Amino acid sequence: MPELPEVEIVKRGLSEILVDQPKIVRIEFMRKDLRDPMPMARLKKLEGAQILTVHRRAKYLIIETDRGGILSHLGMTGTWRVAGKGEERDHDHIYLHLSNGLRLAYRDPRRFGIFEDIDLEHQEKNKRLSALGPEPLDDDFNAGYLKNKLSEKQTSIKVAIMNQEVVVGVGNIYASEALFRSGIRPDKKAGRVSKTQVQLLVQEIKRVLTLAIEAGGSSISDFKNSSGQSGYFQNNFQVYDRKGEPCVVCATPIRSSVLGGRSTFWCRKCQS
DNA sequence: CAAGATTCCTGGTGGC
DNA sequence: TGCCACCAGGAATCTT
Repeated sequence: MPELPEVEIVKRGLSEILVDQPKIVRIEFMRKDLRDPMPMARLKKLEGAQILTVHRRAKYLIIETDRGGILSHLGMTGTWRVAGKGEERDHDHIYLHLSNGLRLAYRDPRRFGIFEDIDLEHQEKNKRLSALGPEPLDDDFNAGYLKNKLSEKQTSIKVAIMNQEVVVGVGNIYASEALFRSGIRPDKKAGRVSKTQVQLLVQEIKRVLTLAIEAGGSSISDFKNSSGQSGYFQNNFQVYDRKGEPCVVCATPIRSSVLGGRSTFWCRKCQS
């Protein structure tokens, strides 16, 4: 479900919920696996640990405790929410019972998510995190870096910016949106994107992600923040899921095709 | 080695 | 209306 803005919104929501730094009283598993088996024995050792903070790296959430961390990824359909007494739902896979009386539920119908322990002292060595590229909103994601990273790449620019080794957090929706805003055709070979276009692209990736965070994320399907509220950035999509509808700039019908196995949307007049 | 294809799983929806 | 093929925001693991 979520790309960087949505994960950031969840992170902020969880941070508020966990601001009083409760202990994890019990981790209740409703099943043994999501996409991968969950390391339940190691996770169980965090029962009794005190939660300190919640971080985000790429599309991962990292819950830090005084005894180690939890690495969580929402996949496509994962959500965290506070589940009151009796508020169990289908596909609730994990309950975190907290010392402040709250119960956090992880629900993920499609089960593409991840829930693991992580060694906080050596996060950079974690196999999920070690190969990740820069954060798009950090200063080390800039035109010089990206131009260099894209040079010689034969794949399309859209597939390239969705590659988490190039830059993290950009998924299918925001890739289409950022390319539209930069005037770059999504099927252009990554290595052929000009320096000027790369500068624009970096700027527009940062801009669209920032706008989406400010809007509370995009709610497609059933994305909700941890308080159960929808985001509203989906109302600001300029190309995503708008096949055949008029371009907001020139009224040419928006096209769609498949790149890297994912639906892609663009305006053939505004993007080149 | 890079790039493309396939796979995991369930639910919603568009088309007939 | 009912059914069913198809598609979905991710990423690891294959095959080419």
